[in-house]
Amino acid sequence: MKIRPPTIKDVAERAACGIATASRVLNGRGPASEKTREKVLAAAADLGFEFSDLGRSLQSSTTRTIGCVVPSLANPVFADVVQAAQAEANRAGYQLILACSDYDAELESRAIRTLLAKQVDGLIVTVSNADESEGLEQVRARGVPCALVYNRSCGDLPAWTVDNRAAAAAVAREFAARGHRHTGFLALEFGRSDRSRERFEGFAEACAALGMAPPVLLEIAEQEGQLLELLRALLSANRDVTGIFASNDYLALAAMKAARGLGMRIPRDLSIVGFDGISTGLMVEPNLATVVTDPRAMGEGAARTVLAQLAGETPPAGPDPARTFSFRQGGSLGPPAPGSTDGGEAATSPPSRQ
Amino acid sequence: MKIRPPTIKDVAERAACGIATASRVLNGRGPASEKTREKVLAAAADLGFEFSDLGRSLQSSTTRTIGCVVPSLANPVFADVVQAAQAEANRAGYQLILACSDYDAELESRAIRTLLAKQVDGLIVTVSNADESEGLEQVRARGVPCALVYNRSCGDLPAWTVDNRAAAAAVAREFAARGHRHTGFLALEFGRSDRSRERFEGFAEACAALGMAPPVLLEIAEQEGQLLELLRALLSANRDVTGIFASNDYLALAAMKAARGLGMRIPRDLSIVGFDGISTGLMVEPNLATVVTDPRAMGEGAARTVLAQLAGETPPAGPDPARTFSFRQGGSLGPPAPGSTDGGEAATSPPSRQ
DNA sequence: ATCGAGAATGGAAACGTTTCCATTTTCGAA
DNA sequence: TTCGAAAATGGAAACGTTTCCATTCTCGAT
Repeated sequence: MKIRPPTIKDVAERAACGIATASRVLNGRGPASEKTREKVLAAAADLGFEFSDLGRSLQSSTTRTIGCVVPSLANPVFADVVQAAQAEANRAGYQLILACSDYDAELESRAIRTLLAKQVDGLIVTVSNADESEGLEQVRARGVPCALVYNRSCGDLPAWTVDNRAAAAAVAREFAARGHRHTGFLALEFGRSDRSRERFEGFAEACAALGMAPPVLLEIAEQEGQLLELLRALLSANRDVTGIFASNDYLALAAMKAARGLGMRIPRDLSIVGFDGISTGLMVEPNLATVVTDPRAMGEGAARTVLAQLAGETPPAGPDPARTFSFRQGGSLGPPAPGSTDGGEAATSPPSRQ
Repeated sequence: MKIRPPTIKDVAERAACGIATASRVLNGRGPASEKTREKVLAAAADLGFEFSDLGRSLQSSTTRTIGCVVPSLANPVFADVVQAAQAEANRAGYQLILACSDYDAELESRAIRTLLAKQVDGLIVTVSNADESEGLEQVRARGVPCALVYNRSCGDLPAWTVDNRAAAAAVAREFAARGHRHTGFLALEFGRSDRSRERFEGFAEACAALGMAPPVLLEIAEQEGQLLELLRALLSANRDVTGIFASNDYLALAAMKAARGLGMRIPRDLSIVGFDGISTGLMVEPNLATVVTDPRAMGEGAARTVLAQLAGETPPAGPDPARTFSFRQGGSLGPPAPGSTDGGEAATSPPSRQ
């Protein structure tokens, strides 16, 4: 029982005036005598008239709608991004159309295409690989305003992201300062996220520069349920690493749990550092040391960039890279235990302890 | 530099045929000679033509779009609901337009109205009070298919939700079985969520039936940063309760942390039970005992219900109330310490510490 | 009373589709 | 060759707006 909602034509008819007049009155622009104004308003009220955005959009070729593509909402980082972007868009009278790509480049492109067909006025997007995204091609071809989030700036597209390499380097320094020499980088679906790759590369570089052993890449392919078992296996197989840098907090927390299950004590037997700064990190004991970022600021900034372009204003500058992250100390990071297999193939003298 | 995308008219012109013919070819329905088919297809390819959903929607008065209103994406429960609903809608060729109400009835209604103006074909909604939502009024007036999520069914609107009262009663039984008699119910923004209210009522009723003292309502108004301090104050002021049932897991975890900060040991000095079953509950030590629910199933079910209505099929039955939750044991729930002030407000001896 | 300026009004086109229907074309059978 | 049926085609209306522009009103000034 779908009701046909009243149109402006119905209103005009009931108010015994032309459509153009009704439109002017209802929109509050253009001249109209007091008498007709009242008639129109009354008619609209009687009918419970509401404009249909469809006709409007068609005529103005503007939908007041922004498309948003993120990998997943299960990661609180992206949930925050979306929520912030949504709020900001709303404030400017825009709605957000959401699509989740599930970290799949194919779905990503399809989503972008669909959004474009829906005539979104702008786009806010996180892609798995900004440099070779077929979807972004189309966006450029159409000249639709678009901002990247958590992707490095790519071509002419503005980007709101953290400086992954610098942040990873900071983590390396924290490890080094405490005397760690053998570390691991823990990633889920490594291949599917250039964020992960950047963090690993930045970390590896810094480790080298700091005279540490190259970090071993601990990669987990799928997360089907047995994440913990996989982690346990990984940890058991790499007893010589004294510190683990996880590519996100969730993974870091899981690693903490797995390590505990193995009877390891944190940070004595294993130090763990995360990435993102989600609030859960503060709920566990010991607190998770991590790189804290500000997803809301990213989402909001991206939205503002797009909205400014739509309004013909000059968009805000992207974030200051150095301010996009900060390191948060936490009990999960400490010096390795004296007895740990620190010596490895290189270092001979144990690093000094406080 | 917004490009005017090519329209079907451009294609027709280039293919030297009528618009109607081009439409038929491009849509693959209706007769067309092989020759023209080729010409049209070639023209479309040359121009990079893509249909605009706008004209289509106007003409079919269908947008293949579903509106979705949830309180917030910061709560993983709703993030899951949205993600699942989005996936299901996508599968059927629908897009999701998202709005967050921030637990505010006013915003809620506004969002619904906007979505309706955008001519969404259906709605998936979580409201703060289903019985007196002005927005839902409008929905009914317009006859737009709509499903409620995490709200009790209201009037004719189908709902996908957990049986809050039954679940709360189960929690009460768990407390009772371990000898707790004085419990508290912890809620954030109690007034803004009928979910919270239902849980409290179900809990209180069951406590009474089990011969326990009426649970004290521990309410927190705002969460501006100092959530932990507020919790600490609340806990300190209610030393006689031996068990706390939190209206959601996040709150429960925060309470665990606050209690630890107060030197209390869990579950010896205080047992804590949450609600929702978010995965973080398994990352902390001890694990959080909680009512686990299935937000994805709810979101997916709601989407299916709406989609079925749109397709003219008979919608699936709602969830079986008894299956909407299950209790998960966890280390955060245990018997109260023997020395605890079980006897009532009069207790004189300080809680024993190890 | 007449005129003209400015206000008020409504018809119609345009936005991009789909679809009805009338017209034209094609082609096989007589 | 002619006829008729079926296939192919394109004009036009409709969907709900906004807006241009031409027309009609209203009034004050002459």
